[in-house]
Amino acid sequence: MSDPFDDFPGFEPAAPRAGGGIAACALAAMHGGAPDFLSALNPEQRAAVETTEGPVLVLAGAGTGKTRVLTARIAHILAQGLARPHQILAVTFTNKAAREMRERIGALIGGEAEGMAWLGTFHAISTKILRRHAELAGLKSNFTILDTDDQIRLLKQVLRAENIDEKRWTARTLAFLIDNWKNRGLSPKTVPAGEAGAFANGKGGALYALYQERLKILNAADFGDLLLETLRVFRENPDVLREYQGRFKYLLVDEYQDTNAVQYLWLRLLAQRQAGAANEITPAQKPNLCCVGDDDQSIYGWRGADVDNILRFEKDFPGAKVIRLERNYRSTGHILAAAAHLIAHNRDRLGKTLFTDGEDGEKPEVSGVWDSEEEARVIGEEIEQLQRKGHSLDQVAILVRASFQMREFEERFITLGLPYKVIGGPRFYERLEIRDALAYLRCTAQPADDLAFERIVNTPKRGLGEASLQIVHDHARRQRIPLMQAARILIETEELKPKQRSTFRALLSDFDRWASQIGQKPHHELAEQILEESGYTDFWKQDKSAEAEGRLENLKELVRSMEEFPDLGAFLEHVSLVMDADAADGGERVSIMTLHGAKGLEFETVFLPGWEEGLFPHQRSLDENGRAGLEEERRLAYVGVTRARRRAKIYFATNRRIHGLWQTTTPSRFLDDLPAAHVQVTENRASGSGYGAYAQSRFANMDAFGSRYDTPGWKRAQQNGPGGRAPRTIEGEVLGKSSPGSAFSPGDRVFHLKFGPGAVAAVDGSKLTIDFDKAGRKLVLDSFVEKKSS
DNA sequence: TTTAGAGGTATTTTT
DNA sequence: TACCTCTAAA
Repeated sequence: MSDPFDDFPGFEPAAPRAGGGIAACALAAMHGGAPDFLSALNPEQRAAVETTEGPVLVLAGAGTGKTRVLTARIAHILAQGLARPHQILAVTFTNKAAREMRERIGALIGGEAEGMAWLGTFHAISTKILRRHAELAGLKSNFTILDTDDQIRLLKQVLRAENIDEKRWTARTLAFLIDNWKNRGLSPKTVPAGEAGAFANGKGGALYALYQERLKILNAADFGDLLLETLRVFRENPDVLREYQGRFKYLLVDEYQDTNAVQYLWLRLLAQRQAGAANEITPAQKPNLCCVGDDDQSIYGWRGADVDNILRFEKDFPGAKVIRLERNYRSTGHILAAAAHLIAHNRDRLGKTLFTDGEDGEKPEVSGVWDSEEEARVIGEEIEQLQRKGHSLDQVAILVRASFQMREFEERFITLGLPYKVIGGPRFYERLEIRDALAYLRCTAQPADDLAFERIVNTPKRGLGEASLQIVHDHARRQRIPLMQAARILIETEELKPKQRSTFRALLSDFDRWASQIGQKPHHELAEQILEESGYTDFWKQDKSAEAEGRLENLKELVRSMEEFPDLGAFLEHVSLVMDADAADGGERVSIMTLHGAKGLEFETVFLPGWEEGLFPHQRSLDENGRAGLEEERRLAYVGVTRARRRAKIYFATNRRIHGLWQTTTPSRFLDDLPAAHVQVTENRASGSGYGAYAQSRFANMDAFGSRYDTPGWKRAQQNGPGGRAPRTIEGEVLGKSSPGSAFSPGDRVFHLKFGPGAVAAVDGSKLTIDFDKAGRKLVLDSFVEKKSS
């Protein structure tokens, strides 16, 4: 967010300013000639832009000009004088999307886009609202926003205080649970009893409540709170809600298929414009709500996104207009046909069929390779060939299902000298050194920030270990004061050892000195000084490991990036919401990223490796979510294929190393979902074992889900593995030896390297519940146990 | 307080 | 296999 601290613009519409882009556009409209941004649209897009009143759902297929519609719609609303910039609420999921939208609106209508104070992510907008009304949520308006790391540290404290065995019940698991509840709009009070009891023998709900209490004491909110607490403020304070309902004349939501329950509720409340007391939308008060999305590209279900939100839109908002954008401007005919055929296998969808007037182009190509190493080699060769033909590497991407697949490509490309970039690697602000540096800044600017203080109190090592910190902790807890304040008191007593006492004293006086300079000298210079004087820079300078240099470089980059912000506070706000920094990149590079990361992007040529059962669709998705999981995986495949403009190349390997073990794999069932007429199957020399004929595989005529992944081949692939490393021989041996269908079944006697002998109690895919003779009941993977013939 | 080794685990990721 | 986290010993 670019303007976290700006003031609320007044409610009264500002007088139109002369000379701006708006006036010019409006003028053009009046004279009959539509402004450029309208005339460039096709009829459906234009309808989506011009249907400004009432609820509208725009189902925008991949590559149909979704962003163009959204931005044109906003430009249109402004140009028509239907609303002022600050009366439009435009919500996105990522900062990147928000930034892009702002830029594109700016390009259409000029500087007026600057006035769009309410264009941002759900989280950024919620933060803005929550800061305004913090006291209604039990916070102060300068509350800190905790990231996942802080959150887990805090949860650990809660668990420890409650004497809960952290091995059995990890903070991570609890964080996951709480996040889940928050995503669904549940407060500690409203968590269903059954679920609350699922953690730590029934303490889940209580722990959630305790955690929330701790957050309030710390004057902090986690990401989930930003939405949930705002929702609470709205619900408990009708006057506040009404204020915002009245303010937003037009609401727009991007990627609506990705909304979760809280976001939906949040939106729904805001959309009920001055509705009466009841939760009803009377016809006269239909909200001017425009949601844009694509149910076929919903790939974040595991994160709480609820496809139902988009599937239900017409019921939720009676009288809604649904506009389908199906004309694709991105891909050639064969690619589109392949993608359409693939996604048609999903049941839960609203149904769209993309088409293009363009040429058919090249058919997507499917090739089998022996293993992942060959996969990387073949793809590397293909890319070099493209390069020789003059294709830009910027237009080439490799989209993988899981990030471990990236490594093989990186290694191959390094030996080839092929420039590449990995997108979606570790984020700038999540790096260790950056988080440490930020903790120093947070402590300086917000002395009550306990989590930041804890983080750096002994970084670099200064002899303030767990023992002395515990003393400070105890005191802080007893007095209900922040850690730093507690330390301040304790250094005047005998409770700490003399050495630690003087170290604390020195550290605190450092912070005092730095704090006194806030506002006195430019904040980026202050930051540099803090890092220098605290010994943090030296700490890395002395580190001789390979990364140290890069880390110092990152610290410099951090200081540099601070210059763009007006003050320290603004910078910290930016960081907590935008865990993202633009990396400048020079030169053309092949992009390597996950399928998830590729959503919204497009490339001339797309390589899609790893289309094998177990990896894609991912076994875990299948195990945990059954058909819904499979359909989400298929949507992911659809997203992958539709990223390609001209060339899509799909690969499956016969052997893949998973967790260090070689496994024989089965080609992905998604290959069977591709239409033969639009796909080119390449018989690769390496796929010798006849997998090239997958098109007529046993899956082809099966319609019942469920029977598909317990076929003999699949089971064999699952069992394969222990006992060797040379893939080629393993393949022969295992295929020869193992009798098909020899999966574990309840009652089998087994032997586990660590737990010893036991009996299988239950089988769940590759997961076995085993009653061990000595170690008791455990859940283990079948690849870790050996079957004993009894 | 630090560090070496054991143990456990193993998608996807934004805010 | 490979990584990360936590525990036990110096």
